Amino acid sequence: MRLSQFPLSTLKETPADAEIISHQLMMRAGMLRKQAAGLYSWLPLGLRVLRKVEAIVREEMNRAGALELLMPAVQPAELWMESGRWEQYGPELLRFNDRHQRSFCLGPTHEEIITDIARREIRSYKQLPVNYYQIQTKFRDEIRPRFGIMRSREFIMKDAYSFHTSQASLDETYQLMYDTYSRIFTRLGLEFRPVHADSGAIGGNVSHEFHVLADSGEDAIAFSSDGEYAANVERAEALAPAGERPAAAAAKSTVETPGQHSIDDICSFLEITPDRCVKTLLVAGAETGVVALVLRGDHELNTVKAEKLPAVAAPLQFATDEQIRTAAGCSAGSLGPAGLSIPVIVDHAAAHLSDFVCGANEDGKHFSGMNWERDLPAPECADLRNVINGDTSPEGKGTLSIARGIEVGHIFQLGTKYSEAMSATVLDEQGKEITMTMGCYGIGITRIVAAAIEQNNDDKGMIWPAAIAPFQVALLPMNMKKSHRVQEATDRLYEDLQAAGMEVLLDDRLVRPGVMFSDMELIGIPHRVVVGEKNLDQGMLEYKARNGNDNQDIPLIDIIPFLKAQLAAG
RNA sequence: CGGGGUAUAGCGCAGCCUGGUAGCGCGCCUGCUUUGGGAGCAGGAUGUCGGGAGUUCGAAUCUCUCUACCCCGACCA
Repeated sequence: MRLSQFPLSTLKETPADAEIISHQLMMRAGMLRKQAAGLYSWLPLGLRVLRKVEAIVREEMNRAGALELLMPAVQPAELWMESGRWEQYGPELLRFNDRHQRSFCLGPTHEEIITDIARREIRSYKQLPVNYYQIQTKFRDEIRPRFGIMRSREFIMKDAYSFHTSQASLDETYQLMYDTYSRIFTRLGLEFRPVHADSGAIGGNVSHEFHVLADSGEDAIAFSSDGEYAANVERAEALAPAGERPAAAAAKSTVETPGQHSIDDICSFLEITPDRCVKTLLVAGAETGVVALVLRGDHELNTVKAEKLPAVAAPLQFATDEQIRTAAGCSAGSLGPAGLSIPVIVDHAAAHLSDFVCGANEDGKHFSGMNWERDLPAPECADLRNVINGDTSPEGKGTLSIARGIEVGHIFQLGTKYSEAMSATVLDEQGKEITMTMGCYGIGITRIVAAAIEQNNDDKGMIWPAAIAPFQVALLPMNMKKSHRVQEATDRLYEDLQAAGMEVLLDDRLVRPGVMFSDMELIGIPHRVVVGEKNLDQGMLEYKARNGNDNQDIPLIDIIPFLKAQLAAG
């Protein structure tokens, strides 16, 4: 591609509303333009990257024997009513009526449609297993779209759905998809980790997420030091502390704590550390009333775990100030587990404390020297908290550390959640009708582009992994206007490199060299060849890798094999 | 959903307090010079100052209202 024929429009200044590096760089490089909140146009430069990501995903899905199809983005409400999700799905599902007042939604995911297709197309066990996929635009009306295409409302997803006659068959495809995803993210040149995940609203049991590791990631992931265990913090199990609870040593006493509300307040006021306190959170109960959840002061409530408790309402709802006053007779800042007439559920770590500090359920007062089974009833325990750095790994060996990740893939075993609700059955070997078992497998195509930039950039701009760079080689002639020799050499090189199968971007814009250098660095072309008069005199070209530091002089006659070797090395 | 903020040229911003009819940098166009790290000089184009209503002789500026966008929060306990 000649840059004079390509609409590159770079910005020196960062648009004010771009917060994370990938969004800033994509805007500055002219890959994206915002149309409205969470809606973006992909300009030609950005689209080249997006298409490469798509192509790799498609290739690997095909290799795994999955079959591509294409489903409508607009979906009839009837199917969603059948699965029950018309009611369950919140305002993220964008609903609307057509001119005949029939209800539709914009598809945030396609379980309903694919299940409808499967139940009509698949009659016999002989047609199974099968794995359908599509690469298609999804819409989720996010409360707060942000970070550019990292969390946009409209985005492109590869979604696959498999159908089986047995759990064993599902296990096999699930494992195949797990391996395929690992191949895909490896080919994309991303540093990633598969982690155990919560299956959330989609449903099902077994589930893994694939995360690209980046500090800007919205998810927290727990890894064990022995390298075996990795899970989203949402679902990473926090083990109960080992051994017996230490014996009570201190006497219970009431301390005046006027104006001290938070754990931090209390700790600096009483000169103790947060792990010597418990905090008590009131949340809505499953049926009525409120439930108290008790955690150590330095721990955070894990809402996913809490929602799964039978006594607790899902989705989790914190008690209002009035509910707190009714249940405990004080404000939130003085809550404690003592003397409550509501269910009290205690995290393992909090239940293991002795001589701790807690709220006295009386404004401005706390208790110190508290002990379970002496000053309080024996605790009803559960795993309520997020794991933290240094926790023992759930497998019992090694400790956990926490990293940030960007979720780019998610695989689920759905079981029969949708096939049962929508009567998707086949006849088995005995001619008996059985409900198909399903799996589903998603990859955020657009998000991958952002994630790749988050992971690969420097102060000059993006540094594309070889597999998804918009162009492979940037060809920069110095002072081409003045020098016929530079122009001729460049033109010939441009033809030769293309004939050798390389994607070359020739900067024939007649701009000053500094502009070329900064633009090519900003858009992250992996390999750069500079054609200059002085070097030509020696029969040389100058080469520099985007991710390297040094210029290298390469003989003109060797440049094609040299570049081929560089490309092959990735 | 709650709180805060912003809206002025394609982009980044000033002007608003104290009302007098809009400016800076980048970008864009023309010409000349320059050409190995975002050039210089000269000339030029581009604005319903987010929409509506009001106050006023006069509104980007003051008041009300609507809309859009951004940020923060949704764990004081």
